[in-house]
Amino acid sequence: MSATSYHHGDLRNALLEAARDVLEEKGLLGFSLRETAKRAGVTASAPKHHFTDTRGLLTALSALAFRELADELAAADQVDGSRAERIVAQGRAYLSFSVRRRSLFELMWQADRLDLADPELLEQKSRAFRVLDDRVRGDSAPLLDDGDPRMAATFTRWSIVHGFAHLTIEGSFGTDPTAAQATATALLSAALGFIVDDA
Amino acid sequence: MSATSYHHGDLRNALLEAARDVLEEKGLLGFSLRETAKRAGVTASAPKHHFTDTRGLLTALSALAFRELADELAAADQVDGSRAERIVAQGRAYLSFSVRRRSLFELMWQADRLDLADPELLEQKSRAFRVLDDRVRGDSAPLLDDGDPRMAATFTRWSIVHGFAHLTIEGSFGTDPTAAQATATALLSAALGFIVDDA
DNA sequence: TGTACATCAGTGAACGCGCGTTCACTGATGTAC
DNA sequence: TGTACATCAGTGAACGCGCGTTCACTGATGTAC
Repeated sequence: MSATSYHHGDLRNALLEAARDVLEEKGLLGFSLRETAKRAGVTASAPKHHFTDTRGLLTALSALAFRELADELAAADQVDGSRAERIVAQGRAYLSFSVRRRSLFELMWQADRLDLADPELLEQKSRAFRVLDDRVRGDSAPLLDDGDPRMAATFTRWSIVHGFAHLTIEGSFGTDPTAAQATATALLSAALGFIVDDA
Repeated sequence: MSATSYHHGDLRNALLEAARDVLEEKGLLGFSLRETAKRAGVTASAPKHHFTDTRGLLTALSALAFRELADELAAADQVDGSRAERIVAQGRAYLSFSVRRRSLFELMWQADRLDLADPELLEQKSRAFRVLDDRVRGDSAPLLDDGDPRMAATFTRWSIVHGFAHLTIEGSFGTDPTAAQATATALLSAALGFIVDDA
């Protein structure tokens, strides 16, 4: 791979990185494939060889984001302590990710702009969920077994954490992101403390 | 107001209704001012006399939506029962609104597309919050007194309900809206049961 | 009650913009023999 | 080892589209006298 080569060599990854930049800078509303190609130093028609369309690119980016989220949740789970403490640590990590990667986090839940049937996206999303779900950790059980009542606790914790994350980045806890995150983190810890049955 | 009149007579409201339709049909991503004007039977430049731009129209629509949400929450709160039961009833109403008015609900949290400083929007949003906050119901206390620790419980309940709503419409509880809503409602009731201190 | 006139709320044609996409092409790479 | 050729991964010009917005205009309404 040479910088001056006609062939880029790693355009797929370069486009994903450029897309992250554009997303961070312009927000989801201002995102465009043309701008992304331009940032990657390539013409507007080049991306076609790697992603069928904008949806495909955003879907791949979203899968990558879910992978990062899963990694951060897994790292947080390594904390020493009780099950309750590990769950709280994961919640904080989730919240931190949502604030730090705001636009990316928003993208991850925009069904409109993603191909929800994409295998890689499904895989990474379910991996993140499986990390959250301490009950089945390490397990390769399929995600979302609707009939399984044991899923309830995980869904509930997920909803709580997700609700705090969403309201935080949306500004409902104040417009200063750092302060809002601090407020949300404190409340989240307390709420999870109520919920988690630390047997 | 005559149907054939040169002057519409109530174009502002007609545009808001048309915008709702467009939003419901095309989603937030496919929304446009031109299409809205067309549905209202008016040329593309007519809306300028009532809303400065698309953001202004969407902001007004969002304020209207918060008003509806507040009304539905208030109605749900009229249920006979304990404080805990009233809180659960509000949670169900919140969830129901989010599913029934999906695109509108999504719009309400899109900071990108709204003028968050708009007085009417702020007013209706804080009214909805005040209904949720049973502690200050009927009170005209200002919203979001950050230093007030008594706010914590309300924020927490709000986050839980909001998290369930968001994950429900996003499809995390399954792709069938009715089933997803049923699942979320059941889990939500249980979660609020844990949280609410029914003294 | 009638008239003059200002203001308000629309029309409709036109403009420029950035977008995704197409198409014929070309340079670089990989492979068969 | 060298050559021919297929395939891959780009270029760059062009296209049509829907968008928000502008501008000069006009019909309807409201008001002063």
